[in-house]
Amino acid sequence: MNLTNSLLIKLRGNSITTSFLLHSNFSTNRSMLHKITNLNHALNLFDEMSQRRPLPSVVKFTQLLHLVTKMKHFSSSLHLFNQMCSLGVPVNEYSMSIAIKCCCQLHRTKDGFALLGSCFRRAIPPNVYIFSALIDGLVLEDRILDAEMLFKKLIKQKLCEPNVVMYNTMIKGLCKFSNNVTALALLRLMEQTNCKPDIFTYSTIIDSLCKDKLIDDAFKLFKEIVCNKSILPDVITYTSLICGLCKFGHWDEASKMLKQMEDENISPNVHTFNVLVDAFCKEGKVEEAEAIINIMIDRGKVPNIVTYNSLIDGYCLRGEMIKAREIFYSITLRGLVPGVVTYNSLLNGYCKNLNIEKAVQMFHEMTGKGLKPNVVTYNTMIQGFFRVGRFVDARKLFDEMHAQGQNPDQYTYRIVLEGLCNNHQVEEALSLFHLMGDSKLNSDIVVYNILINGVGKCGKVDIARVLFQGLIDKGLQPDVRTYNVMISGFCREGQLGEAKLLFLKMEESGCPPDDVTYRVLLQGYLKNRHYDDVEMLLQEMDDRGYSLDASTLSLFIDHIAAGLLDRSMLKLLGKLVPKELLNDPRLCDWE
DNA sequence: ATAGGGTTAG
Repeated sequence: MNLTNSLLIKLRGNSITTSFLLHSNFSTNRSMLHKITNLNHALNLFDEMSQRRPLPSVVKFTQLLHLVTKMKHFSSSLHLFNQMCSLGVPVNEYSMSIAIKCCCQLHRTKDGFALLGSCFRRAIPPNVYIFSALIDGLVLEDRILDAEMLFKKLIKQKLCEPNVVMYNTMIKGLCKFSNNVTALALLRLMEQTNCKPDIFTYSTIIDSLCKDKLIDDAFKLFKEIVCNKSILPDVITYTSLICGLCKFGHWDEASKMLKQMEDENISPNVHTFNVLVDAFCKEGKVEEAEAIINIMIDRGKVPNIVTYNSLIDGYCLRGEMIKAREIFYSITLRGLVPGVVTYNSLLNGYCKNLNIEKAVQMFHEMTGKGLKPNVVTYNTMIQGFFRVGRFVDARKLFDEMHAQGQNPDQYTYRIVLEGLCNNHQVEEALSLFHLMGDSKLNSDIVVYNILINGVGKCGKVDIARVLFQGLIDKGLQPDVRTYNVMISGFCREGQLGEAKLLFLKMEESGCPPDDVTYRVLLQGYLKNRHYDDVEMLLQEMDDRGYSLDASTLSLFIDHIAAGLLDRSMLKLLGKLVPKELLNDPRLCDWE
């Protein structure tokens, strides 16, 4: 054994593989590559291969490069590519497409394009593999317009013949930005060419439609493939549809789909079951989730870490932290490893249940285990600190987040603004907002809703008005919440006329009022002893099938008891009381 | 005889 090899053993600590490599006559055939199961194996093999004389063929090196890429070790793969280059292994379109893919997946599409430049210098004609990787990279960096431009340019200038994968990559990008219309148009375009859409094309769009709650459109597309019969739906297609149904709480239809797929001889996989488990847990229906887990085990599928992460979420949502913790500790016993997502779920649970001390303890436990907190972790903790009024600690963590190289995202910004508003620091929130200027973060309707709500709550309805006009000027669309917080602000200041005007504007702006709008407006009217429209509003609520919440109802009872409102209103009110409130003892004696 | 695509976390 030479010095280099013994050093390798020490460095990479995998003597079994290395000795195996040394005693196998250095062959790098397919069966050899099969035995590579982790990065160390692959790196050891690469080192060994590069010492052989003559050097193994480009093909062997590329196979290994591919393997490392498939393990998602993109930066290692890029490093090996560079080493291959310095060894003098000739670069071809195969290794080049892998290298470009790696750059793109590392969010370094710029470097991918630099490699594209070197393709031209090396007389390697870039092909559809390379261009697809670049389009994918642009999409990954949210540069959808650049991706579209490149895609169109390639077709127009006939720089490469697009194939189904390239179309699918572009369609995936469009779907990422909810541009289902263009995605569908591309699918129709494909039908006109000899590059027919496949199950990937359909699944991508079906999934996107489900995510955008366009479940009927998703099923229309699904029926198309079922009738067509030339493309068969697979487990992923079904899983996406089941996921869409679950998000709507259409449990019966979801279980019908599960049955239907099994009738078609498509077995649901762990992912399919996880979608169901997750949907139940998000509704706090942990019993149902546990039942699904049992079915999954009966079918011979082993629940994985994702399954348990959902279950933890479910128990946290119900505030059953002891149970959540129990699941958390059972993970290790099952031979699974809790990841950042697992910790994030539990941290979220502790924060939402206002046990910030426990959250802090778990946060330290996670970093102690070498897990790197991500942006979700920081957002969760920052929100947790704000919730209990510890805004100084929130600020500290926000700074630490920067220091740890985790870039705040749109959620961080929302959390900080909301946290400041709720901690009586509206001025601070406003100056942060102004500091951000016209950035992308400030083109978020949720941010406006938070601020309008914040300023409204401290009576600064004039500032709310300016903010509202500002978002309109920016071309942003106010949503129901925007209107609700504005109306609430007006009501609080007794500006009922303004409130009513905005309320009437909702319908004509294509944003019909929801139950909250009615509750806010009714409370405003009652508190200001302005009863003219009350009966009409209650009637409208009934027509729309809305119900009253406990606090509005209680306000009504007070007003009736004080003789301010006529008892004839009771009948209408009775219709608007949801079943859960009917058991309220205070309501028993007013019939 | 070496490259590419679709389903789950705040």
